[in-house]
Amino acid sequence: MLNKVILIGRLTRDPELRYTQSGVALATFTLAVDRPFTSNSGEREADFIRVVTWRKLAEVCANNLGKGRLVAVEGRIQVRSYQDQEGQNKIMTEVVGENVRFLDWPKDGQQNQQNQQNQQQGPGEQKSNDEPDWGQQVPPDDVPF
Amino acid sequence: MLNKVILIGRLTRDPELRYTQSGVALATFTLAVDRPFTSNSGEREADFIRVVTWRKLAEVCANNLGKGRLVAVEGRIQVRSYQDQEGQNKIMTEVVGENVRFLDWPKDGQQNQQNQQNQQQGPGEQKSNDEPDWGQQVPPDDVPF
Amino acid sequence: MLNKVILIGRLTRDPELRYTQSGVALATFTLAVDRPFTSNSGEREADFIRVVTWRKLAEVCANNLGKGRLVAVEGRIQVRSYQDQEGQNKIMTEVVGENVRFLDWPKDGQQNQQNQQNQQQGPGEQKSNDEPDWGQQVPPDDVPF
Amino acid sequence: MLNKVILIGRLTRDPELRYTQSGVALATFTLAVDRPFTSNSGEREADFIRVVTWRKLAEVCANNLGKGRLVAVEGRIQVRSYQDQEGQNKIMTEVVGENVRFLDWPKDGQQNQQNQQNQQQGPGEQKSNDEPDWGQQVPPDDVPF
DNA sequence: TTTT
DNA sequence: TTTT
Repeated sequence: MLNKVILIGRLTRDPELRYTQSGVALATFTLAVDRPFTSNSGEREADFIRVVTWRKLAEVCANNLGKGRLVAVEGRIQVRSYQDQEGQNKIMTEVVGENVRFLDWPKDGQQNQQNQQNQQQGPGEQKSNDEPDWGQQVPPDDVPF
Repeated sequence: MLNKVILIGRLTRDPELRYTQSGVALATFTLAVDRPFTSNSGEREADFIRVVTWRKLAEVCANNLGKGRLVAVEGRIQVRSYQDQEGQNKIMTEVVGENVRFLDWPKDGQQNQQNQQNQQQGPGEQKSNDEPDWGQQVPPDDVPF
Repeated sequence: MLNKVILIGRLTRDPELRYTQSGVALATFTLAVDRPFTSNSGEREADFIRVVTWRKLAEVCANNLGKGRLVAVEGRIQVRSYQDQEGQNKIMTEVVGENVRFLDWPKDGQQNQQNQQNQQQGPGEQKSNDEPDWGQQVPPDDVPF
Repeated sequence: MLNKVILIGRLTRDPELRYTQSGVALATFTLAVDRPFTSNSGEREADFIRVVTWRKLAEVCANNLGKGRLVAVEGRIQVRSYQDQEGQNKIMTEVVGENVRFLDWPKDGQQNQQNQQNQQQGPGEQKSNDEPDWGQQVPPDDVPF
């Protein structure tokens, strides 16, 4: 009945922009969210959380964000089952971002590079890694973007 | 840097109470969180989200909650990698519950049944499904329960 | 840049339904939100937090909620300055509810009473207590209801 | 039963560090939280929200934050009644910050200035503006700092 | 795998 | 697989 997530973290890589078969844009990226107290070990610990945004927001993210950028994401947890490339049933948990705030600014030169790279990716292309087939995904209709 | 989740939903089953090898209690359960607008299809849609609680809160959950109960959970998203029983690397995403509010009351008789069942489960027992080995898990030290 | 509130509590009274001069509906009510640990004193402690909802959501609240009902409210904090009836500048802080979930069901008879009372209040009426003049208020245009 | 606030915004002034009569530290500051869409007017709109932190966190805030700094605050809404200097009953609404994240870095020179100013303020001092008498306040005992 |  |  209520499903609310707020994350602040840094992108581990540039976002990936894709399109469903019906032409709806979606962007995916992973946030590294540092945990508060990592007192016992000396190491830095973080959760790596997948985020997906849709439509206009997807394009804004793809064209303006890049690796290392600090953002706040408001959204909800989504659990999806899908079949991987060997036909195995798998479960994917991710955050559907409904609102993304940019909390820092790109370093010099980073921005343009960003734009180019993402604009080269056309509708229908699909990376061949172990992911749900986004082309088949049906976008949420309750996200007002 | 910030990782905050708030869920309201119903337990799909009774919680399971376990113990790590060092004797720390943990309870796991799944919440069915209904999505707001399921307008297009006639079906009821929900996300099924795993929750884990630790220590005293785990015992309170195991002893007081059961299938169908309505709760609010405040916590954070945790992403863990583990090896399943065939030695495959897998990823498990779940919500670490730091605060659980009971929003309704048990139906008649449900309560006691609940208690008994959970008290029969002793430390060290492990269900043989495809889950991380909780006995090996190290409990979070930043959860004040 | 981010302003997010989630409350779970009970209505202290029936909601009040009003209209701005331009005819937009708004409902106001106060939530009693019990504090978690009131260990030191024996008394029950709560925060009493004003909530305002707009448009369709205002009508849904006014027609379905009543004193004592348990709800979850998602929204944002709004701080407004206004002049009271003696012309003094005052500040009002309240939560603008963007999403309201009903967490229990009305007791017998409570529901209809509710409906009648709220439907008797027509547009333009104003209670003469120490409140901002809602007739003058401009509704938020970023709330999608 | 649940009272959760997450804010991201900038301090409008340096924090003020005070002490209750029993010697407990508290810091107060105001956050300017920009609203998302200010489309209709050309002006920049924000909510100005008071935050109070206690104990160790109060000192960390006072010693490290200053005007203009960007922070994320997690906390809860608190509504208090108090008497102003003319003996009038008033209500103060503010956010009790339980967790504060610094999202940017101080500009050159800003930091030290900050430190000095706050260290000059001793226990028991009280600004004579229209505020609740913090010396009389009893600190929350459910905040683990 | 799933709750009301 | 990972960010500063």
